[in-house]
Amino acid sequence: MRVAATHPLTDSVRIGRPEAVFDRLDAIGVIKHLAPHESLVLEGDSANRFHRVLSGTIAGYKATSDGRRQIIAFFFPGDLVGLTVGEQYAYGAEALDRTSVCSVPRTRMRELSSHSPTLHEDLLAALDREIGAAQERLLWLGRKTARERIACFLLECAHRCGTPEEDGSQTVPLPMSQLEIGDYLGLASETVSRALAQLARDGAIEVLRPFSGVVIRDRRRLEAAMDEGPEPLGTGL
Amino acid sequence: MRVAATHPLTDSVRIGRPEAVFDRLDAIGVIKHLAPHESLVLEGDSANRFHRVLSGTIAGYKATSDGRRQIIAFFFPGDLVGLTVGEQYAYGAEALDRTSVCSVPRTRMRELSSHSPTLHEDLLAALDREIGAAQERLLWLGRKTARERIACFLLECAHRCGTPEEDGSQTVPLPMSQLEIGDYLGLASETVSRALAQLARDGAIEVLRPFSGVVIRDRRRLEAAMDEGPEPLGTGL
DNA sequence: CGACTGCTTGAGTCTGCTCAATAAAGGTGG
DNA sequence: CCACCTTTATTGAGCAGACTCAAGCAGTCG
Repeated sequence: MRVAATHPLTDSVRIGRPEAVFDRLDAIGVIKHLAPHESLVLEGDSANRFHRVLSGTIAGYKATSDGRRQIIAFFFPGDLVGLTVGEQYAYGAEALDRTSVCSVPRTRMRELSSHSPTLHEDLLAALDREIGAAQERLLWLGRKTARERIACFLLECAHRCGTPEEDGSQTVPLPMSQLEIGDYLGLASETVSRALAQLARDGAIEVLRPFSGVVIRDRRRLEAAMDEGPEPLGTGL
Repeated sequence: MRVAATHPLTDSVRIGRPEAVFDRLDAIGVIKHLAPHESLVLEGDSANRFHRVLSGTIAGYKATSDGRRQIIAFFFPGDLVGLTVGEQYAYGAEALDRTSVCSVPRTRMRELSSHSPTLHEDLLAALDREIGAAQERLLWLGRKTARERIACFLLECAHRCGTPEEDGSQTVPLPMSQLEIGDYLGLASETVSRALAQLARDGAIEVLRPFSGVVIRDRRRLEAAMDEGPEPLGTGL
């Protein structure tokens, strides 16, 4: 089914993602609807299909044997979930809210891309961006403080899903819970709550109540918080 | 000075890496020799060439403005450094020891791969493995303790560069310093030292003196340490 | 042989985690 | 529409894993 130029799909164009070509895929896949926390694929399943998000949000995650969880990526409308060359999914994926995806057989994709150089190029570009995103986040998780991670995260979300800026403020909807943000950033949910509160106290953001996103009030200050390092440990004295 | 393996390039075959085909690239590139800590490319440089490691070791890294550093990947003989579709390198790369690489222009690669489906496939596979490795490491950095990270790291190195096993022991040469291991795992070098000492005390490994690698003495125990979670906090009482 | 770099080990501190209690929302069914 | 239950967020107190700082000790190289 060709989904018309409603909101979500045009995002990939609006943001300037290279893979607008993927819109074609919507025609050859089947639509699936997912309830909140319903799982789409499991880590280790044989990777027969991949999915393009039409609306809602998907989280890709890995877990340790004792239940600790690390969210690898959030997928928003237009994103491809489960791209892989390997035989198995490298991570599980589940919906965060009511979500619909377009499910495409891998064989079909292979076929298509071998006939279309542009599709092939865009596929490479999508993989490349997935690498870049993961590697960027290695820096966050390995070397940044909780406050810095939150600041980076908010600006990333603003870039991907934020509303246009108005008089210096930008609204950033966050469809995931603070626990999930924690699982994305390698933090406890309490730490996420505290860091958000601190950034709000500093005037960088405003947290929407009930929690559903933030408004960036002072982008300059938020950007400064991305990279400020550990506590200056007393400015004077 | 740390010495490279005798026939490094056959490693890619021995380990069963899919990209043995890349061996061809060696014919069309120029050889570069690098001294320890000499840099190969800088983050942000325009990505005109990529490099295949012939001997030695390369570290790919990102850094924050205030000097904290995160090593994104170690590249051993046979690995490709600086694969990207983008215009700029996503990370800097420098040699850890005396290293030689084969430097290939990206345009040349593009050309070749458009004529050779197998090369193209292998390129995709290489990108896929780079994604997989980065995502696996997100779990390490986000959710694992220092001890677990070290255990995971040692087993990864054993898999990629270890000598064959002999009567239950496997020697794993480590061409990087403990500071660099720390920068790879998001730890301070002191923490690396302590975690290695602890694993040695537990009988899982033996640390080679002067530091140049480890011998895995009890693989079972080391594997257990990959996933044991935070301290059991008193087994009894 | 001396200077340097890298590793080890100890002491003290701090960031972020755990545990816990409270509050606020959302969903459900009567 | 309201009581009830569940889930999620907030906030505090205490703890601990990992960091920082610092001293001491090899090895290595010039």
